[in-house]
Amino acid sequence: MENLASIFSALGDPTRFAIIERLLANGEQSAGELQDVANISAPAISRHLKVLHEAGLVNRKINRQQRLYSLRPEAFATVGSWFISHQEFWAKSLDRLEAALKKESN
Amino acid sequence: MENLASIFSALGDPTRFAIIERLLANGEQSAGELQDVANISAPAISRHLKVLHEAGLVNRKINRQQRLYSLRPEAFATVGSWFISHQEFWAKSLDRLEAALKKESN
DNA sequence: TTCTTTATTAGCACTCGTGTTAATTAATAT
DNA sequence: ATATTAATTAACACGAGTGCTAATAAAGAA
Repeated sequence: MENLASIFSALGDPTRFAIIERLLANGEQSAGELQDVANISAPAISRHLKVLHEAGLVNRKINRQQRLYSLRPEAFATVGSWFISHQEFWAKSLDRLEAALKKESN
Repeated sequence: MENLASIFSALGDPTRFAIIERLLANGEQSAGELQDVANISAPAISRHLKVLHEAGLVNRKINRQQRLYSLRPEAFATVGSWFISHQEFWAKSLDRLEAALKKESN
């Protein structure tokens, strides 16, 4: 479980996390479509996508002049299984968290 | 779900991730005990602990001259529930991951 | 008070990450 | 060939992050 830190590092930037959430919500998107997750230039987005790709979090596909990016479930499974493997440690507090969220939504 | 990125950012540094794993494995530890997770000075560890504390990942307790650090389950629950809320997306690949890990351990 | 132990803060150096614009590559169309 | 569209790479500026040593603070013991 060595590359977990690099996955976390990739997810730790707000712009990149916004890209991930966009891909989770809308599925495959081109670099151009992803640009508006932040008020940022195309080259900046391109490099964020490179970081995500190198961390194994996204796939890249070519379609005409576009580069289409999509999430790579395997990377999420790696992190997800790490959390689940320590679930007994935090599960109890999850109950309290859910109760708090429920209360908040009233 | 705003502070997820800052939690990921805190976990994204190798030294800090090592601290987290140490606390997961051994429970509460003093700043001094945690120093040997890396070949690093005491002030450096102290600042990493500050980052983890500000991200809400660890608790701080005073015992004699020592500062004792322990994990804060609520923070893990926050991230854990995020992953679980997207589990249907990556769960299938988790099966493949487990199969691969099982094969690897033979 | 003074000394010891433990940890943190201050100050500085240096690297890394992120942003920009300009230039380049890639794919396609005219 | 030339132009258009989409994306990336190059080159640079700059702030943030991390490491060190020295100084300071906090807690307790002599």
